[in-house]
Amino acid sequence: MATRVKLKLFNASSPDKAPPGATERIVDSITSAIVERRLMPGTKLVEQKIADIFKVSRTIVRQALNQLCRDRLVTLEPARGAHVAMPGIEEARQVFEMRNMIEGALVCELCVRITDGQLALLQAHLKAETQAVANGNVSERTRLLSDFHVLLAQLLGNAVLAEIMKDLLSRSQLISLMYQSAHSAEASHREHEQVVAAIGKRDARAAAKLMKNHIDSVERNLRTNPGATDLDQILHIKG
Amino acid sequence: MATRVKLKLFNASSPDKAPPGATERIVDSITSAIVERRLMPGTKLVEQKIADIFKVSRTIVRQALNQLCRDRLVTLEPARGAHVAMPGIEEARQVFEMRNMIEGALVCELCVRITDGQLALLQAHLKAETQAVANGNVSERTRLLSDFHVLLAQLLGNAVLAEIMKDLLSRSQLISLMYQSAHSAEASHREHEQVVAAIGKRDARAAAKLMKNHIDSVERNLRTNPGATDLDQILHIKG
DNA sequence: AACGTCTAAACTGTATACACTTAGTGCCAA
DNA sequence: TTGGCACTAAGTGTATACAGTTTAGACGTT
Repeated sequence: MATRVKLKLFNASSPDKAPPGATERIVDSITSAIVERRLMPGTKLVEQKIADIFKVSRTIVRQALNQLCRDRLVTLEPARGAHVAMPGIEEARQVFEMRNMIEGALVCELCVRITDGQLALLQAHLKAETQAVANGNVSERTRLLSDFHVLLAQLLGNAVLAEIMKDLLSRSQLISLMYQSAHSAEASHREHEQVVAAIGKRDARAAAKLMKNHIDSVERNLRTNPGATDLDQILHIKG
Repeated sequence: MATRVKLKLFNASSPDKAPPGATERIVDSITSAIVERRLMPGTKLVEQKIADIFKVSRTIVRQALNQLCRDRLVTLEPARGAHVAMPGIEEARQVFEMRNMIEGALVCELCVRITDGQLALLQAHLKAETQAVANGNVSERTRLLSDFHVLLAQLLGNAVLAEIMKDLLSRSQLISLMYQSAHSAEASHREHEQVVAAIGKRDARAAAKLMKNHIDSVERNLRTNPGATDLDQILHIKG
């Protein structure tokens, strides 16, 4: 009888996390690429190419693309493949309306429940934002401005909320880059500071209003002129 | 040269919907089964069995199970397979907190924007609820009481919101049946009527308060101890 | 009889094969 | 030249094969 050797299919890089992580690794990579504008809206995502890059089979890639489709970062047309999503204006409006509803309620709750330690976390984040804005570090700046909202959600200790926010935020970033946000990072940062100040004073009414103004101003600065620049980019990509 | 015959792999049952629908059909079937308590929490879902039932390959079933996992109706443990989810008490709390935040804001918005026609839709729904409660039609009643909240979301015309609500509602139903809700259908129905009445008067403050009370009372009436009856049922199904 | 070990069956995870669809290219006809 | 048709290359959709893991039961030991 042959001696049996344990071959260990799953790689051993990490003791308890790596095994099923191949799919998630791809999801994260593509998500980052989209959010960081390395993959432009409309770009076709060919399964075999991704499979080659990550050294896995198409099976895994398809799982990843399905997840991204559910996140609305990728559209999946039957027999025509996967493309980086191109959210329409109506969808953009709905995402921001949703954010208004959720984040309004969120800051109200926070005003009631936030601890001093958590406030310090927010202050620290604002400080990092200040740094990034001053340094002109664009990608870091963008990430921090987005993470601010996720951080607020996390402070409530509600994983369900945090996940929904993460979702809405990545969609917001995709929207912002499709419709060339004209909203300056400085303005966003200042508005964040105002929101935190209101939360610090436990002034729910003010915090909610400031947050609503913030989200509205981001949205208002989106599609003031959807015309030329976007079209250029789209044609440039397709050609 | 051989004449080429179109073999038509995709079944022809429906002109424009069936092709990619195999996966979704399975997702819907299992979702219904869970929500309608035919599949109890903890039940193992074996891929090959489901594949046989639906006459498809495991590939399709796995796609479906992945989607259900993202909906949190199913848990997917590496190498141990899929099981109907058993949301813990903490998760239940978070889902209801989330619903409070969203539905509170939702009814406020509705008070501002609802049209008379839409109000009529709500009235019609309430009438259907009354019927089902009177008739003691349990599964219909449960469905309608849940659909009420989805309907509210749909009235805002925001697909993003509607989808999130659908998600939270199916999770709520799973939670309700895990923790044997003691909240009577009659009470839920009455509370729905009160909410609609407040919305009809465009009284945002009252509507929000009533909705919060409604959701809180549903949550309060959950049994923190899942207990005997469920176990009986699970054993009965498995054996 | 209780416990641990060994073995076989059942099941999951990934890769690959194959059928079908779409898209692009060249060729022919008008 | 242009419009359309055949053909081919590329890509997606599903099924199946195979490798590895978990699980349950048989068997022998204490």
